Amino acid sequence: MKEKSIHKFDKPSVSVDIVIFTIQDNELKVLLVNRGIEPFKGKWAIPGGFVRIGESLEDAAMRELEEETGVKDVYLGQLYTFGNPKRDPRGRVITVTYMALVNSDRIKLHAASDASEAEWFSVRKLPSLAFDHRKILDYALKRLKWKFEYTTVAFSLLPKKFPISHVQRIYEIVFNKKFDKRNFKKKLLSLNILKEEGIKKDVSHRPPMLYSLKKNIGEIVEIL
Amino acid sequence: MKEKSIHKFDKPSVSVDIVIFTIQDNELKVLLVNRGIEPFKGKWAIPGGFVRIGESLEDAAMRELEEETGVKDVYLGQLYTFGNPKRDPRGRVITVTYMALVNSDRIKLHAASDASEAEWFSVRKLPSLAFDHRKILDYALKRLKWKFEYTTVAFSLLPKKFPISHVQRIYEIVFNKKFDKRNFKKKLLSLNILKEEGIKKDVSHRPPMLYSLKKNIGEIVEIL
DNA sequence: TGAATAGTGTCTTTCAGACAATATGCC
DNA sequence: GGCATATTGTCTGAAAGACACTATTCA
Repeated sequence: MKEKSIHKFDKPSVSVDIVIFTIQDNELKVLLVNRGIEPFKGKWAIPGGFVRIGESLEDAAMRELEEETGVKDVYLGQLYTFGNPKRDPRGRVITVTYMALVNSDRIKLHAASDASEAEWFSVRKLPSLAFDHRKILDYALKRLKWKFEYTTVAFSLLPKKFPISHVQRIYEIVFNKKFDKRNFKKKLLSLNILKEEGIKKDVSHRPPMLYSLKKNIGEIVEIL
Repeated sequence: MKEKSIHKFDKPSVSVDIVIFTIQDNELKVLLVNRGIEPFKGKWAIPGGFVRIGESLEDAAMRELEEETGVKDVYLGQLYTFGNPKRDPRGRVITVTYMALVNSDRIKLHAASDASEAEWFSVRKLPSLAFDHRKILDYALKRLKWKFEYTTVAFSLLPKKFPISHVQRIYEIVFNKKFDKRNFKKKLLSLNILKEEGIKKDVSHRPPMLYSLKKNIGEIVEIL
């Protein structure tokens, strides 16, 4: 139980890591970058970087997100802070993790890429990951499901106007489970968070009603 | 948008702050310490301290908790990490916040106190707080309610054996709201997380059945 | 027997979940 | 007409919520 007297001067480093989710090809995908340097050179990792001295954690997360995907103004939420002293072999690094949800239409991958190789992976076919990033990703997946159940974050994966079938699709992908069309619609409409936006044209089948998320809906609304 | 080249060497400091809740005199209370030094000298603050280089965040939180209250082995959960660059006038301090729930029977206040003046405050009569601690406390209160609704943390505020009326009492205190005795008991027993422990003796009224929380109950169990 | 707290049951309403047939638009 | 997708209603079972009287122990 001896006390180190150096603790006031020996500071840990602080990084942010962002688990970036999107939906592509009817699958839930996460963006990973291939590490060009040691440690874990050649392994896949969650994108991230060190926090600059003058920027907030959210700003740091936003900056990294934009560097990787070229998008801004998406859902970004803090997940958890991991601080095991041995999680990084280079030294003490505490990482504050964030989750981002990006509509795949808007992504320009490698927009401002600093030569890092980035790729989307299905969350059901993940490679082995660097550091404790597997633990972080597993945690993010749990939280993502939780967020889908209890909040309206799912709509940040959709364009402004969408048919209900698309909402159902992303819920089915995230939960890896089918829902009954009638019950799903009944529940969703009963929440009173959607506004009718007219009927979609130019489809080769019966055209659906489009909806949008009402303004000023707080984040916490029970969905499922 | 200029980039500071020093960011790799100029590190933020990292602290942990612990919001310690207990129930005393039928009120929800939180432990605050009076700051003996600048900044905010004389103001009340949430207890905390800097993370030592070799210890995990949980260990740091535990250490601070034990220094303040003399207790270990209580519920301790991470809340959120606050990192606004201007939250501490002394410089860049990122704080990882935790919430602890302590059974008031077990508390020895000032057990290992480092001359800090500590006091329990009702959450409904709070003084003005140092730093952004009011924000942290408000957040902790929200999370506490959420935890009470969806998990079994409430039982960490009770001794091993307890009557159901005591469980109901702490729920009523936390939610500041009365519940129906019959419905509360029906719901609680239907969860199948309690074990009968025989009838309490030596009370000057009808003696209640005592219960204990079953072993191996995971944390997430919906309560209310 | 009075004070204090424990224990108990029914009815109503709400919500989740199971389930299948018809409608529309385009080719 | 055939294809693709959208739209619609009813029944059942489970759970939540409202509600009041009796039981036990001790002083």
